[in-house]
Amino acid sequence: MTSEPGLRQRKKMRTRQALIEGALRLFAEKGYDQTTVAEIAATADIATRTFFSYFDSKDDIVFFDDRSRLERAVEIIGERQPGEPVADLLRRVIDQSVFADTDSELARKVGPARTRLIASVPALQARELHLLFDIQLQLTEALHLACPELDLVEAAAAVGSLVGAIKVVVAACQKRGDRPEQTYKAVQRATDIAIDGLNSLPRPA
Amino acid sequence: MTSEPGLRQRKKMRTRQALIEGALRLFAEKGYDQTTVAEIAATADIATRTFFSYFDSKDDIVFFDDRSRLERAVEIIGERQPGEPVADLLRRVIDQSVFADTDSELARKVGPARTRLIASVPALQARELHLLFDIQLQLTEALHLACPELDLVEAAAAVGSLVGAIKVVVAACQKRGDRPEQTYKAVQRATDIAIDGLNSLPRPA
DNA sequence: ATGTAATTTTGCATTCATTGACGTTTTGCA
DNA sequence: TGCAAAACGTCAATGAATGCAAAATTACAT
Repeated sequence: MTSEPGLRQRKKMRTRQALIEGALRLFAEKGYDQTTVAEIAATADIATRTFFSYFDSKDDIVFFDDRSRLERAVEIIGERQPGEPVADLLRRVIDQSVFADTDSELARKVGPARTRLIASVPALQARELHLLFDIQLQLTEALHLACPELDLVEAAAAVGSLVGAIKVVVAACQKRGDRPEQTYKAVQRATDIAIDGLNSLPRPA
Repeated sequence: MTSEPGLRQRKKMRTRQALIEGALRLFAEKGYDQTTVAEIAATADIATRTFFSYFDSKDDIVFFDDRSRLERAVEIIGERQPGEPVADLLRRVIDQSVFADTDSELARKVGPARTRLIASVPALQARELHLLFDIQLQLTEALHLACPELDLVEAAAAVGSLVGAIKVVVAACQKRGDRPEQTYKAVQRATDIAIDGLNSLPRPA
């Protein structure tokens, strides 16, 4: 069942790739809202209707590699060493799946541009948050499985608090105009705060 | 400047109210996707076009009281007693703004139905997450102002970790089919975990 | 009460994402 | 080679959202 891709699959793959590249190029050139699905389809020489058999919606194309990132994260959680503290495990998940360079060269190529794009288009922000939310639920399940000492609520709280802290911190940094360097440090700090708890924050003078 | 509302304002208020009630009734009766903006507008006797001068989009109408909830939260943060621990302050914010019954009887009336509705319509989930995200950024600013001992990153991490933990826990509970009672307890637990940190979780056997 | 300015409401046309139905072409495989 | 499934494309329709200019309503000063 898992032999070679076959001509059909390969062709599909190539078309998909072409759509992603074409779309991201157009978004960069003319902006997301100014780019129509018809134009994107044209870059891969397929009919507008056919676009929707490759992606469920126009915004989905921006998050083409989400699935693979999630899979890697779940994999890492699954490989947990018995006895490894949850905090350590999740730290690894964060930098090996969320912040690591992805598998595809494609993802690396579009990385920064995509980040800017998402930040500037409300519809994409909403889509991203929705996907991220779903991902968190799946991570919760994976964590619950990998850590029998955690009940479902504890696993959910762990994932939510860590991811939530990071996401809001990153947004705050972007809003303030931080450089990637600074933002990265802020993520480290956010991680520590989630792990050590709000009580670890500085006390009032 | 802040005298009586005036006929114009009152009328607008009433129309808005009618739109909200009509929309939620229709959503409950026929489902969100099966209800058109034209139908909603009809329940308040206004033209379809006019709907969009009351709400920016069809989904916005479901979150009509978001703004007031946020304002209350910011207010609570602003009234922080100097020296009050951040954790205590945020605990109050959670149960006095997020989980307290809202001002409007309307909000109370539609409460549970709305929750079910949002959970069942992806577009609404995405919108809610987006709004919540924006709210978190504003809470971050408010917290940063009210707590001079926290830098912006710390404030963001505090808000993100607490809200993130709660949101994911609530979703996990709903997915599992918990009763409101159980879910409420889970929220308490989530809050504690965010405050005490992931290290406070049970250690492996 | 009346006229004028400001605000709202509306009808109309348009763009565009998304979907369903259905016929046509390709590709995989016996 | 020839059939069945998978993909693709055409056509048509729905419905959200927006811009625009005319019509209606309200506020306010005289």
